[in-house]
Amino acid sequence: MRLTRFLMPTLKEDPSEAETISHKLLLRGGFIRKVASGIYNFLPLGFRSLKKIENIVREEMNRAGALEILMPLVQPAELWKETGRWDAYGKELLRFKDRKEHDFCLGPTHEEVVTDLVRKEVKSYRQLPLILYQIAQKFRDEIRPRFGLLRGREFIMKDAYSFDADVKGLEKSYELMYETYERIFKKCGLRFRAVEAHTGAIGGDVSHEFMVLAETGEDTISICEHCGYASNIELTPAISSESYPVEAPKPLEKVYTPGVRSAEDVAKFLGFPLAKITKTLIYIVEEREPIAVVLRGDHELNEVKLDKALEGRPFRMAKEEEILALIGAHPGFLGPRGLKIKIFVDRALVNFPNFVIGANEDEYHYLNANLGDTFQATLIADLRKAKEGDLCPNCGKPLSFTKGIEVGHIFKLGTKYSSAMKATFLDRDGQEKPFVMGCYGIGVSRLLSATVEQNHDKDGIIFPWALAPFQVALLPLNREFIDKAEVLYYKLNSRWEVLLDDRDERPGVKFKDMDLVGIPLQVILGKAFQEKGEFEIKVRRTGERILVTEERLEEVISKKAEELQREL
RNA sequence: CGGGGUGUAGCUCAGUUUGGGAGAGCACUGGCUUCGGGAGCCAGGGGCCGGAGGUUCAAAUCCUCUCACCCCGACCA
Repeated sequence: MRLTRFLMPTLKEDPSEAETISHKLLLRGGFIRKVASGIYNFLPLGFRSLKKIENIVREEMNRAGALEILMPLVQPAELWKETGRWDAYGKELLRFKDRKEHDFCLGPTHEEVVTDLVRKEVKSYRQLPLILYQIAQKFRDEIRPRFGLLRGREFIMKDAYSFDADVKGLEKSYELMYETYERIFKKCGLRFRAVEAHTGAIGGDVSHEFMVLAETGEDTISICEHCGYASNIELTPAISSESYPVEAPKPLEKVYTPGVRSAEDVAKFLGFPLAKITKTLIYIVEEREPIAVVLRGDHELNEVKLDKALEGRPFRMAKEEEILALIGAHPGFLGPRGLKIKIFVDRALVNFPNFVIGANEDEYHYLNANLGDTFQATLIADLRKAKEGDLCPNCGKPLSFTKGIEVGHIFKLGTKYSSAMKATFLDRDGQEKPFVMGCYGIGVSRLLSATVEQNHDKDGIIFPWALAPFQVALLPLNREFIDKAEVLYYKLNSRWEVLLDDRDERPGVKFKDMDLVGIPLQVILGKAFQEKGEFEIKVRRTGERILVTEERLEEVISKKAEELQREL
């Protein structure tokens, strides 16, 4: 491609709309432009990288025997009503009506549509296992789209769905996809980690997320360096390394604690460590039943764990007015003693001697509360977030925590959708059975951002070879060298994807632009060419510069290309 | 949804406090010089100052309403 015939509108300054590195660099490099909040154009450069990712995904999915299809973005409400998700899916599901007043939505995911397809077209166990996938647009009306492609509303996703005759088959399909995902992310040249994860709105019981390790990640993952255990913190069991001293229960004592609201305030006021204070949170379950959740002051509630404890019944935090009406005290002075509602207690309070609770009366707390004595728990469970210092649930060694960007997620769905939608086949034994399903997603456009988050320096993007929009940039630094560069361009372009910077620009401009957009190899016609007829090859990632004669040029390029591919 | 912020040229922004000429740098067009890390000079083109309404002799600037975008939060007891 000749740059004068290409559209690569680079920017010298960071656009004011961008905050994160990948967002800034993708805008500055002319890869993407915003159309509306969370909705983007892909310009030629961005489109090329996106297609690279898609092709890697496609190649590996096909290799695993999955079949590519294409499903619609617009989906009828009827299908979503069959599974109950028309009501259960939150506002992220963009619903609308057509001219006949029929309900539709933009597909945030395609379980319903694919299950409908398969129940109509697949009737026999002989046709199983079956894995269907597509690479297509999705729309999720996110509360807060942010960071450019990292959390967009419209985005490109690869979603795959497996259909098996039984759980054993699902295990195999799941394992196959797990391995396929590892191959895909490895091929993309990313540092990533597979972790155990929460299943969320998709459902099912087992799932793994594939996390690209990067500081800007929205997820926290816990990792055990010792045994290899890794999970999303939402799922990590909280196993404390502390043990409580044996201490006789002391008599309950009411104390005046004026104006202290947070657990921190209480601790400071009483001169106790934060860990000695407890906090009592009030939640409303299914919009009617209030419950209390009691945690240590230095612990945080993990709502995914609460969700599990509530067996999936929807809940939300109580509003201040509701708390006042129910208990007669303001938040900050709440405690489990004397409450007439269900009390969920985090297991860290077991054997925890003589702690502080709110008195359910403004400006008062109790000292020396003890679980089972001062109050009774309806349920004792692991409800808190794991934190620094906690131990691996697998081997007992300390966990470490790191940030990640979720680029892939695989689920064992079981028969959740096939049962709801009566998607069945005839098994070998003549019995009609629901398909046993799995689903497997990759955020293709997010992967582009994640790549940039992980591969950049002060000058711009450093693309892994496999994802670079072009592999070689050809830079004639002087007008007189352009003819020579044209000849070279024809030659190199037959082996690599070459971008010829044939603009009448000064050298500095060309260097800056090519560094910014992250093309892995630059072939420069400059001083050395003028003086000795030699070409300079610059490796974007390492900054290494090599002078070569024309005879050796292609040989050295392919050697460097190989090195770059191997590294990753 | 709550809180904060921003909308002025393609981009980054000044001007708004205290009402009166729509500006700068970069980008773009033409010319000359320059040519290994975002050049210099000269001459140009480009604006519904986010939108609507109001106050005023006069509004980018003051008032009201609205729209869009960005950031933080939605675990606070």
